[in-house]
Amino acid sequence: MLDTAIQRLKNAGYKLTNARRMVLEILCRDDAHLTSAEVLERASLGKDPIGRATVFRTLDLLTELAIIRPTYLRPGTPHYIVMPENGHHAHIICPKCQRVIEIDDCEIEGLLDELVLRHKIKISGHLLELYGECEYCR
Amino acid sequence: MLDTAIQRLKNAGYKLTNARRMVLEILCRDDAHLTSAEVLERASLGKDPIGRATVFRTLDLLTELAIIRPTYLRPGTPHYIVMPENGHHAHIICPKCQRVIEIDDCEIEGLLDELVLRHKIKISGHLLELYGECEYCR
DNA sequence: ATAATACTGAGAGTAAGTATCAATTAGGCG
DNA sequence: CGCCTAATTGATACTTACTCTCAGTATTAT
Repeated sequence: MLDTAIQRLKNAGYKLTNARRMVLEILCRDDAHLTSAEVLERASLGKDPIGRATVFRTLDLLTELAIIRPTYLRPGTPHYIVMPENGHHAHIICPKCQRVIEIDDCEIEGLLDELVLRHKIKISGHLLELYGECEYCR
Repeated sequence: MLDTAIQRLKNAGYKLTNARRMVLEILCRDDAHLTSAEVLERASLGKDPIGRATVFRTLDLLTELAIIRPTYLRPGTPHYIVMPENGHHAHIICPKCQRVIEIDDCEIEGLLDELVLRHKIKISGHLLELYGECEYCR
């Protein structure tokens, strides 16, 4: 996952700097949904901590490259997820408590009925965000 | 759309106040993706403007009730979309320029191949967010 | 190894979101 | 209809999130 992300960054023509590697490592580490503040906190721990502005810049760059994706879990600040190489990520968010349930074996087709049974959850809605460079950007 | 949203608010046991109606009207008006700042701005125009804190509170409440859904179209602050009664909303976000293309006739199954043709876009990924009250919240 | 240039860090500045609490209002009920 | 009560609001101050700038530094190509 990390290696792939680094490769995608390089392929897009960006330099692999210490700061960028560190942010990617942090985000890939536990496959968690971290906020910018949490990334910042972890990036300040070791030796060679990285600056505040750089963390935000890096998160924006990685988002633009679709390597990570911000998602809304609670008011305030976005949480970032690392998108795998195939670009698929699916999870259920409880709108009440913001719990996130990861769905590892996402098959878009015929998904919903099965989810109801597997996760004991009545699906009340979904947001399918599709990513792709639009006709004006290419 | 507006009437449905108001009904859902009431059904959940909340009062229909002037402020809540105004926020809903603003969000439903052009079916746009507005930020909190944009809602705030429009809510300050007419007579009987509503306060800053109330706008944020109302957006949070409507989110919790899954009547609206925040999504990150660009860095900074989320944009809010009104979720229709059936809870389905689909759009394509260009990660580069943040353009949003609405998909009105969303059919989850067999969707992706068709989209490539229709929107002249190579889909590089998607995020399927499913909403539903989880087993711990019910 | 060097050069060109992309990138970073520090710190100050701006904007976004939250907390508090007294004043107000929606809606049930007689 | 108009009172009553609890839910909701607005003003203000405050906290936290994010951005800007620019001199200095690190990365990559050669």
